[in-house]
Amino acid sequence: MSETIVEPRWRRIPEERPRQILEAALEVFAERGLAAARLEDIAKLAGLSKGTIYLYFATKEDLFREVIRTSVVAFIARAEAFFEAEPDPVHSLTAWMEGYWGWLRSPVFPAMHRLVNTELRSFPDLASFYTTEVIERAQRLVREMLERGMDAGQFRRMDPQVAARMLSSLFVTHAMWYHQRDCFKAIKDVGDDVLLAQIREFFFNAMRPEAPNAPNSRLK
Amino acid sequence: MSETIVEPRWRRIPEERPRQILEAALEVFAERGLAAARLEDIAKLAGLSKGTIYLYFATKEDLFREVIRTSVVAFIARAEAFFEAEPDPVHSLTAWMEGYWGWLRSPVFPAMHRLVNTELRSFPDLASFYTTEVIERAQRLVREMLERGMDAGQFRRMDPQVAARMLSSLFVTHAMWYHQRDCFKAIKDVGDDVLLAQIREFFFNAMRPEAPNAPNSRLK
DNA sequence: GCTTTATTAATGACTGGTCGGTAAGTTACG
DNA sequence: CGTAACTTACCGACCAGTCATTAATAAAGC
Repeated sequence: MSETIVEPRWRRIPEERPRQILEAALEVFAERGLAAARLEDIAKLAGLSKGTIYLYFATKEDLFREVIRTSVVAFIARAEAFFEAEPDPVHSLTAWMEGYWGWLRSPVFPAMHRLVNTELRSFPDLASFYTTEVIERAQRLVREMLERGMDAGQFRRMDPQVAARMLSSLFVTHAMWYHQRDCFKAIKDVGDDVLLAQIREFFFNAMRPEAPNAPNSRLK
Repeated sequence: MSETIVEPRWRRIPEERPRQILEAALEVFAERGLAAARLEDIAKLAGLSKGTIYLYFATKEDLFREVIRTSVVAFIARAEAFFEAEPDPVHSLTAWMEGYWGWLRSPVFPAMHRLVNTELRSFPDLASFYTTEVIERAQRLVREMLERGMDAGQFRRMDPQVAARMLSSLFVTHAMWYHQRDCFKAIKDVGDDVLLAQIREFFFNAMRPEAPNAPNSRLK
């Protein structure tokens, strides 16, 4: 956990407060999840008292919602950029992977992931926000890139929906392993850029076109 | 949540109690995670009162540990069987996948997965038990099957460790999506056997040997 | 300038509800 | 009765959320 920055107490710049609180909250939520995070810890990390948080956010859930929302919005914006950047599917997909991987490695993702895996049923509105605004949007993006690549013969033909799912699958798990690499020796010494490269190579290999004359003996 | 089976209250068969409690606990832990699970809910589901649980398990953590341990032991045992069953790598790997997928779809897995993702730091001993006894053991198994397949020319050459990781990655994420399919429309209508087939096909495609004369233009 | 009053930012002691854990009590059976 | 199996009522710790109070500053009056 990073150190509190204690500034003089009467700063007269309350406009900064929400951002400071959100930053601290992200760190604590990322570390402990929603239920286990204590408001007092967030306050301490932001150099404030618990009561102050309630001047800016109505409830703990509200704070959490806002943390996630701001972070995800940032990601979506970045994603849209990649979409329009490159016409070549392989290049745009590579760029997408890099951006995605960057986001996954930020502390927002574990928080988000925990939410999705454990605390979704307590936040139905956030859940649907997440599925439509993040998952489906991202999946559609990837799917379209893959489809273009298939049309161009750069990828083998398969259900692009499924391929997109496989891609996310690889990234999501590896990101979680990355975030817990002190517990998983298997990942510990592998650099994060190496991990990305491994995923990329593996995925492109899975998508490489069938050689026209190769025997596909094994696959029933 | 499944319905309580209320039997006559004085059964005089206390030997059954631990198993009943463990069963109920698994269900509740799987649904809510460790921290959010209430002993009283477990008790009610087992048709008992909270106090009774403490006649058989010292603490909540203890109960959780035992739930995980018994379930994992069952899985390990099954895994060992697959290992020795088949000499042909593709077949044994297929069998392994089927067994793995079966376990992943059981309610133990989400509980385990949540533990690993969110509550590990509270259970250092369970964490190390899990990494050495489950992850590493399973990874070694898969790695060996893959190595044999590479030697036989059935798979392309690559770091088998990495390939094993990719395989787990695909399975783990898909399993979690499967368990939450009511939230994820993308998965909702896909049968679980279809999901397995998709993963299998994708993985085998990623591992298929390079065609000797195919141009590998795209991959720098 | 100096004092008084008003306003704003922030605090921390307190409340109320929840739940893990315990101990006294209850029921059935030999 | 005695004892095994289980229940019920309770305790205490914890923590989200509240609110009376304090500290800093600005504005007004002289």
